[in-house]
Amino acid sequence: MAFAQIIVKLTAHAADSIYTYRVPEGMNVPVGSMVRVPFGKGDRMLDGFVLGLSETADGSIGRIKQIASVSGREPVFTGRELGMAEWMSRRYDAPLSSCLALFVPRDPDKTTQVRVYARFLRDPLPADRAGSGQKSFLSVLAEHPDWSLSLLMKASGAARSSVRSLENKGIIECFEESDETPAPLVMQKATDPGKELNAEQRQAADRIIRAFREGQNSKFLLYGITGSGKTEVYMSCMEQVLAAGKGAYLLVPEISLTPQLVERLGRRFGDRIAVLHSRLNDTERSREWLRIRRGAAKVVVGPRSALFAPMPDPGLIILDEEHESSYKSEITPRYHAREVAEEMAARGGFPLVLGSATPSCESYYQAMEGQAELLRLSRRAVQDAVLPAIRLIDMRREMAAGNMTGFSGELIAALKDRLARNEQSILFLNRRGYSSFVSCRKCGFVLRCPACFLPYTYHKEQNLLICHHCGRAVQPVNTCPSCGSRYLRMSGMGTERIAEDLAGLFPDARILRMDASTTSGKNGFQEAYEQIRDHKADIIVGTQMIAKGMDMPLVTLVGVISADMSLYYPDFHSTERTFQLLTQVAGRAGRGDRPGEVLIQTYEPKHYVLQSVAAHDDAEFYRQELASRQMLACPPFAHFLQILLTGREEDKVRQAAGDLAGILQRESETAESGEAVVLGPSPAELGRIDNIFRWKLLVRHPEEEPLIRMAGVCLEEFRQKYRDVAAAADLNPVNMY
DNA sequence: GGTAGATCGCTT
DNA sequence: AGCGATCTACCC
Repeated sequence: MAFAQIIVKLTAHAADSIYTYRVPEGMNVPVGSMVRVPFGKGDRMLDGFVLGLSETADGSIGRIKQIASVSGREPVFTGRELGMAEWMSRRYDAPLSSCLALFVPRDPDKTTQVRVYARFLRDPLPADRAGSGQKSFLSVLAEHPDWSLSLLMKASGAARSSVRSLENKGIIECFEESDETPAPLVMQKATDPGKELNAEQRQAADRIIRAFREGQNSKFLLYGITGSGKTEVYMSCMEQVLAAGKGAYLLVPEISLTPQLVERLGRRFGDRIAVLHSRLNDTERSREWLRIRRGAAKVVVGPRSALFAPMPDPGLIILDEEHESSYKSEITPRYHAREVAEEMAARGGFPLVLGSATPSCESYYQAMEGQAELLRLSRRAVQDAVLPAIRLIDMRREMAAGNMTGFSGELIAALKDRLARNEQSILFLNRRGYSSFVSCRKCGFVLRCPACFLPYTYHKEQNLLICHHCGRAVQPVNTCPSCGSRYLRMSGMGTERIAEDLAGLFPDARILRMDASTTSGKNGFQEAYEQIRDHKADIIVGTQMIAKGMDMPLVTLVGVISADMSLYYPDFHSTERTFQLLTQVAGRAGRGDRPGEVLIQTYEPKHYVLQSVAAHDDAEFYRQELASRQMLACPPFAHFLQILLTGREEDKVRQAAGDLAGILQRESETAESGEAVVLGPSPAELGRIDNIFRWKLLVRHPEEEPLIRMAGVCLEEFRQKYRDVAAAADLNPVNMY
């Protein structure tokens, strides 16, 4: 008699519940298996994960049901992966089942590649009447008994009906067989032996590989200016890790996972590579999963979720553009890939490489403190390419001089100059759409999304008012819904408006707009990139997607329409983000053989972010930023935990939030928790979404571990008490509002 | 998330 | 008392 302890995946947010099921006679379900089990009154079938096995079923209450079936042919997670899932579950206050699910293919049955084959049952007799398709099929089959059915049909020209009648007559039978290891998605040969590294690159790669060989769990910050050739260093390291028989993860932000990067890696590593991008369907994803598990693919490239690919023997993790906020998951479990990677590397005893041209303040600080080893790449890899000259343009003077357009005189002149020289320009504005809000001139009423309360953005091309939070789109109105006035004003410029104004100013210029609206199609981004590369556009107007990773050698001018927009967000990250964005977008200029120029329009030219960007003085930015972080008790000098409370009844949510604040306050006064500060509660910025009311709380603590511990204790108490108010914790949130 | 059994409130 | 609407606990 055997029983299995099974964790059932109810909903993403439901608490974990472990149940005991009977293992049917003859069923093989080792720990780590994914199973289907009947659950609840209606015996609804749910996915579950086997956490343990036992001979008896003590401790279980009620009727014990049987496991219905096993998914896939083998366990879907190992003990090591279970350990990581448990660590994440505790750290991020997420159900274990939701953490385990990250490691597991959605449908393990799709991991096996099933092929249909055919074989002879008997020789055809003279009495068998066979058409020409059937005859030709049989002769091909006689020649190639190992070919798959689809191949046999293609080679013989036989139709499906011919095969079926051969089956009906009992001459052949068709049968299924599955391959042990699926074929790679893209068959590719490794043809590129790699470039010769320059001295700095060589030094960085050597240092990383030395740590790898010595089994050191070192953390490296590869801090290389834009265009310094970090990818070449990554590839060199991965090559050597592979040569030693181990595997490597290369994590990239979703936006940098471009076909160019994939091709480049493919040329270097051939089919030893597995690329996990968001466009893969369940089958493709499951097969890549199995290739990795089987050790056929030893390089895993993908966004944050690629970290959970089942590499049997990893020896290196690289996080490219480590400062990118897309490494933070915004859904349960709300993990940060950098933290998970750190834990994996620590457990596995191998190095972790964080690469960036604009490191996060956290990583920079760690490098300063010696908790990470700093590796600098200070020279651009392309021969003679120099950093662009950056100039700040004071828009207050433009205003005073009566210029009410979004373009300064200098920017217009510079654009004109590039057009005359047949060079490309980029204009950067971090807001899409035409106008950012519509208001009434008479009563001041602002048109807002009824669900999110966010002002609508007007999109002229589609002639719609769109909520950028939930995507709701409504027809524009002619009169104010509040006072009936016909005088509505559109304020704030988006990329659509900038592109329109440019077309007026430069009627002969080819203008390309590049933002989430224009690149939403399957190949939208790639097509836009090709247009730029092939010089089919003179001026590119875009949002932050143009700031990242793309190589655009013909671009010699970068204009930033407004540097201030992102600077004054009520979030302590805003200065860091602005610095990173401006540095990255400036890095797009002059990557080819012609020098680049960057013009940044601002109303605040004395701000330290703008000053240090213009002077290429990163060290000065980090010095000032870290000083201010220390003064304001922000990361990396403190840690935040945000708790979002949601529920259907406003009063209850408010009351529960106050109660939780009290519980946290009380706990923070105990010796163990010490030094925690509870901020709030307050209604969330988007206080109501879909008629669910939202309140939030913030807890600040100088140390991470006590913060996690006390939050765990308090949330448990809270959840016992309140059933209709949900509490979701977020450790070091990226959007603090 | 689904379901049964309990509870509530309104009808006859 | 009778019956749908809503609430609540629990699911091996």
